[in-house]
Amino acid sequence: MELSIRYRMEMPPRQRLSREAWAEAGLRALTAGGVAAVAVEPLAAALGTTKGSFYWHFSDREELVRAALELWELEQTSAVIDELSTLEEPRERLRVLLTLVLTHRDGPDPVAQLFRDIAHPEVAAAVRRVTSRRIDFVAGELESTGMPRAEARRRAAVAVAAYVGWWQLNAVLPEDAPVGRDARQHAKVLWLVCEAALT
Amino acid sequence: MELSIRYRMEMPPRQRLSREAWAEAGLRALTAGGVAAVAVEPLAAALGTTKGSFYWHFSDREELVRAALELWELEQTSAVIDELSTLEEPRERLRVLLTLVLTHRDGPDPVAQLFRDIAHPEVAAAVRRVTSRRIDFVAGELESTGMPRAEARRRAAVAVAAYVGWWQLNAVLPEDAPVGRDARQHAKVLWLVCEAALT
DNA sequence: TGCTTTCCGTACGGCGGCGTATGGAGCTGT
DNA sequence: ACAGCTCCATACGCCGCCGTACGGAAAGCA
Repeated sequence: MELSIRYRMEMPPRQRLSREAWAEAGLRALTAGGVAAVAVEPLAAALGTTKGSFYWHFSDREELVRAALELWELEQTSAVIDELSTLEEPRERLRVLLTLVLTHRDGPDPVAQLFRDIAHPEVAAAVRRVTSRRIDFVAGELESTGMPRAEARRRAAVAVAAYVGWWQLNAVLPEDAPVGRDARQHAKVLWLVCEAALT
Repeated sequence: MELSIRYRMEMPPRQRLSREAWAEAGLRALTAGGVAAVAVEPLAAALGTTKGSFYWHFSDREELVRAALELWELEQTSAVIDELSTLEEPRERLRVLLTLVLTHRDGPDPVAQLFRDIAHPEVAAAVRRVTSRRIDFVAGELESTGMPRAEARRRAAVAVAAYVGWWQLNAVLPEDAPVGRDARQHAKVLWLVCEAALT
């Protein structure tokens, strides 16, 4: 057994990590670099610890991926709920929502980021749950404005698709697909999908 | 030097591979599994050869990725041109195009597949070129129908975003985001983005 | 102060992929 | 038939990551 480097270097004893700390680090890596970035050894180095810590809290790498996805789903749903809790009117709150999601954001939507690893079964299941709930919500709002059920669901799907694709475009052509303040006019276009009558 | 397994097994002498064969195999892997799937040794195994062949035609793995992307851009542009060569009227051919891209396809659009590796600089550049040309085309068609330049570009961006996102959704929720014959009604919704007047 | 439980550090073996070195096969021309 | 050129097979060394084994530090408790 070699001497501890930390001891020889007189480094302060770092604090011990919880399972949650690992899960949060995994989520950060997941949304930043995809499933491939959820790697034990690089994460350990980033956290200033070693694999020994990780394998105490988790059985294997897949368990960390699952924990990160669960964390993401929790934050994701609560974030959406918070965003909508201030709105009340059925029709106008949908319109505001469409504007909000494009203009009042700093980073890319994690869902759009996760589509890159859609081949991973756990990721696919999580994305499926969150995305279908979004479509359900938009379709429900449209129905409550008097739109027929089937048409409402189709429009909701297109609107969510446009939203997802918007972040993809933003990553590669931010001039054509801006987010934030510059996206106000684009949000109006997106609103057409929900509001305009079919000819 | 060991004896050649092929000789011992009396296998027929396989034919020699060209650089183009490698590039096509790379493109297939790229659109199927992303940049990570463009791996020399697995591809060599799939082609029934070894790395020796690869490194004769290419200097390294990155060169294969570039070759696959170039091949894709060539096929992609010619495919689009072929799709449009049968149409002539400025406004109606845009409408037909929007329907076409959702209904007359069997596999997912490679562009949507490539968005997963948008962090890769070569991929980003290729996707940027193809995507901006698509937006240019749609925006040009809209302008030729009398729509103001800025509004045309915004709508084109939203339409292309919806198209890109559609394939993402299709991968995870094919019920809500169908392609082929079942997408006719959805194509009409997409058409709203181009045609409807802003309120 | 010792003892136990909790947590982490380190070394190790393994695997898969990259790129290199080198020795050929197999065709081509003379 | 022989030389030369094109193309491929095999063996290596390397690196990054996974998961395990095991020992030891820290923290709580007696």
